[in-house]
Amino acid sequence: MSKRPTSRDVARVAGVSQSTVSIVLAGKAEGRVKPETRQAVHEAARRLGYRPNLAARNLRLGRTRTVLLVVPTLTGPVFGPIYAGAAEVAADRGFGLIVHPWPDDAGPARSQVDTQAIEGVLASSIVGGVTDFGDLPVVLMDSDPAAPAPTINFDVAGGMRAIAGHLAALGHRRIGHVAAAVDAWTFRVRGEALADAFPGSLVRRTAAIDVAAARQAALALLDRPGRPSALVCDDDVIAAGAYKAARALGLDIPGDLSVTGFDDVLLATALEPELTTIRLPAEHLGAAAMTALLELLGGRRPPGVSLPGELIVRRSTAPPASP
Amino acid sequence: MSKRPTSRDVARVAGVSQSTVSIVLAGKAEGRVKPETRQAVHEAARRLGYRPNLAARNLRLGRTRTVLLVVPTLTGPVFGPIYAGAAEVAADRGFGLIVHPWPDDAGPARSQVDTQAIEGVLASSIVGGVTDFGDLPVVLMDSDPAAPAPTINFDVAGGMRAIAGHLAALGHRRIGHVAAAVDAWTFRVRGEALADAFPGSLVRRTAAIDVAAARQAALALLDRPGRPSALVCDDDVIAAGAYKAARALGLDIPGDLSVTGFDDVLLATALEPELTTIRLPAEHLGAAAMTALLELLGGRRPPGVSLPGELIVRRSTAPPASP
DNA sequence: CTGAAAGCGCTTACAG
DNA sequence: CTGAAAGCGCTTACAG
Repeated sequence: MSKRPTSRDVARVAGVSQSTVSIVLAGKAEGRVKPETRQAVHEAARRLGYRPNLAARNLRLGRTRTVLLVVPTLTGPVFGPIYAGAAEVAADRGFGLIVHPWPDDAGPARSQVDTQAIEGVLASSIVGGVTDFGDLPVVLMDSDPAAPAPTINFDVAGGMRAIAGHLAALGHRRIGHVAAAVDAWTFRVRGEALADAFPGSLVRRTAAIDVAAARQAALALLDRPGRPSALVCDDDVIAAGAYKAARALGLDIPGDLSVTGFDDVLLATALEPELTTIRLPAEHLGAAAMTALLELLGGRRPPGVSLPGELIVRRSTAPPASP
Repeated sequence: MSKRPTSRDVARVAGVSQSTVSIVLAGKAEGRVKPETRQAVHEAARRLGYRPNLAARNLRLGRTRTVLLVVPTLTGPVFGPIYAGAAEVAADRGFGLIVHPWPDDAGPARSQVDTQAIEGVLASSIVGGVTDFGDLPVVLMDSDPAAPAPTINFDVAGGMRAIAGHLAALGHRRIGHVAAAVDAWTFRVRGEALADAFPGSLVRRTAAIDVAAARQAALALLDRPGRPSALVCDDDVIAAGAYKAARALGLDIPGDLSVTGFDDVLLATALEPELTTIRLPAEHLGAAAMTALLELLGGRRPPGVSLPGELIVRRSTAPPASP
């Protein structure tokens, strides 16, 4: 429980001045401090278990090498991998990463985060349109590329086209779209890509991302004459609701109805039958976004990125019963 | 993009000394600074949009008023609410809360967190036995109360007894337990409570917390003569695996087999039929744990806490077919 | 009731 | 090649 050692303590033990310690430990000794002195400093630092005081360094430098990851909710299954990817890149470059769960129901006003302690922000704008982080550099994930900030995106349009292609190849013509009732770029794009793939023949219903709401919406689509032979859902949770609607109507999946999801979260394989869906490279997205943010911090202007997903065909899709 | 205002700027505008600004803004002016001076200081600070530099304060004070929440994985559905509860209490007391997702597969060695920037730790020891955070004050959640640190727990034994009582009341006598193959207090307690409730008549199988593994374990329990009439699962994900096993064997839930879960996560209502399970007060747990940690930081020794869960009866349980 | 001063631990010109 | 000094912005005794 003794006092933390400071650079002054290291200096005393190494028999040099405090400034020499600082220079050596910062790796700026090349050609300025002779090798044996460097040696002695490193040796002393190691022996004392010295670690520089961050508050002092930050005060002196006026920067913190810390970046903020804003996530809409801690429990979104995609955010674990996004964090992991971002954290690894950050660590490699000597940056800290602070996670800031942004309550879905609260504005930025409630934010506890002190912007002064942060140098940049990684945000997933699924939160809504809010992208106001003062004048901090920002990189947006899964957001409208038209935004002023660089965007690192999943290729959701491509994913949706893959689903549409899969369904079309199976012979489906009457498609129902259970869309997420969330005002976000990612869902707008899904809707547009699907509509483009089935021009004129698409029926749509929106629902909150919630099993019960999705069930209702799917029911509305299904419980009428000329019902769709396939339901394309904006995400896996919504697909779970579609399953419930099918069961309520006595429709077999995939015999009477094909269903697709989006995201490939745990649910996709917990459902019965397992769900055909799009797997998103979330960890890769996090890493790419952090790389872009560090570029931005370095004064460069990183290009936008779009990462392809992968169609995972499982047992929830099959040719329509009566074509 | 002009320079951040400092307390010196505020002093100049208010026409007082920098130390007076500091005293007033720290709320320590009572009886030391006359009201109109205080007024002027607050006024000036507001006008300039002054906010104290945290690095300077931390350096001066040698403390950070920041606490760490260690969670095993960001995607565990319980951690969102735990964070929310803890963050609110922390904010009320002027503390920051940093989330540190602790990769399941990495030791503390990989930890990026600089312990010096942190005053205390809130940990959910589901991670494993690891509770070494240097000599930082720690409060453990959902962990063995025999640990040296204060523990804030769900009453998992009580929850399991509620499930056992529910099943016994329905008439079940042959119970199968699909246990989590995780070495953690919370699961040991679940197993013991269940065994106590059905002495001698319990069959058990362990599985990773994973749908496919749980399916295998449930299959082993079910696919033999004298099979259990009810499967008690250590958590909702495992229950999803049990559903799959039942379906594979052509067993109807709850007609031929009752199934119960634990946690009441999204899955519980996504499954068909919806799952009887135990709802845990996760947000309350987070708040109680943070309160305890702040007590500990204040030099007091907070008592352990055990929070009751709630039995949520849904359609996955019914009387056994042939008693 | 208010101000001048010291000092937290660091980094970085600047002297020598 | 190395050291003495300034200063980042605060808080807190201490003087007056």
